[in-house]
Amino acid sequence: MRTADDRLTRTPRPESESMPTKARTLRLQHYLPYRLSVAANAVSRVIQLAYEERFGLTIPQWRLVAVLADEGPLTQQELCGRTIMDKVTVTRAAQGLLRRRLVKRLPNSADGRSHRLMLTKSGEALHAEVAPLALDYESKLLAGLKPEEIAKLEQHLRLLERAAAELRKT
Amino acid sequence: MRTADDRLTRTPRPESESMPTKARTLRLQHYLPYRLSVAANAVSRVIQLAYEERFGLTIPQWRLVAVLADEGPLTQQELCGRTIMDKVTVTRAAQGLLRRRLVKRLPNSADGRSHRLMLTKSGEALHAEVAPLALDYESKLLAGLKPEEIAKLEQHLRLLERAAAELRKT
DNA sequence: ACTTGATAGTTACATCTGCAACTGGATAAT
DNA sequence: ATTATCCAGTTGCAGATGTAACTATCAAGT
Repeated sequence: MRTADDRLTRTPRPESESMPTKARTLRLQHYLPYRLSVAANAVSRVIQLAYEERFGLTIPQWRLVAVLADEGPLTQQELCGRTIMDKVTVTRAAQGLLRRRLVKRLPNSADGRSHRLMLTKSGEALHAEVAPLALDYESKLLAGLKPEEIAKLEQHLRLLERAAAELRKT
Repeated sequence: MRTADDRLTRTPRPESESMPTKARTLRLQHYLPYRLSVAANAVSRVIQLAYEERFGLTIPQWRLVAVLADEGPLTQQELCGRTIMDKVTVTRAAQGLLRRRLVKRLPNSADGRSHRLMLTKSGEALHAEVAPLALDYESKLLAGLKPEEIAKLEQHLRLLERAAAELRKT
């Protein structure tokens, strides 16, 4: 902690939030990866609690349900691509959904290694229940933003994602 | 759900990205909590790999170092507040840093239950090495954004964080 | 046909994270 | 002073997640 005594001797911090990024000193509160992580964590937690207690769904499970409802039967491989989740995560989420008979497997005649996952009736029913709640959460989270700000935010998040993917190759 | 065969009969989706949130059908690709989580994950992963392999630091450890460098000695309790991490996470991160002698404990005469953590010389040296790298990562991530867009983004992330905290109470 | 290398999905293991219980010291009220 | 309650930090336990190894199938080249 900046103790009571050294507050006056500590070097001043001339930079403001709007200064160019380079040459800034590092302060966690304004460090983008930190802010991003904190915001994402807070949002995920809320949603996780809601899905978990009301529907017994984990977030990976919910993602599979959402994508399958939107796009129809897909292989796990395809689900990996759609949800940016590891194949292991997809396997486990799928197993949970299979146990609860929310999805079923369609044998894939084209490739004996894989199968396509498809929502069952009760899976569709669950989705019909969860989706409005999910949209409601989203609109509450975004309540303070104008539509064009929301669009910008989504765009910027995608940009960060791509930039991170680029950096990773380095 | 759409099967392979009914792709053509499926009802069209008139909504665009910029439509108001309400009345949208749910599509994961445009669902904000999803986009936020994916972006944050991608960014965290890159940074985690960098810190881990070059400095042997976990992200919680790095956060403590950053805050202590910025603010001086703090109790773990105070560090929890600054980093929005669980006290357990702080304890474990602090233990790692203590083992490596990157921080030391100052007994807290005011309260025998707690102590203040302070960077050692080598902790400061490490910080001096990591901080420029961290800022460099940040500016690469934000390369496509104008300063005012960056400021907006930070502001919107904070808004989401607050909204999530509000929702959680509900 | 057979070998080689790639790929879909699963399993095993090691790690991380968070909650909840616990310990020891602080604080307040009698 | 004594008791009760609260709080900082630690530890233990359970659930989630990622990496790597493994199995079964596919595809290509010989």
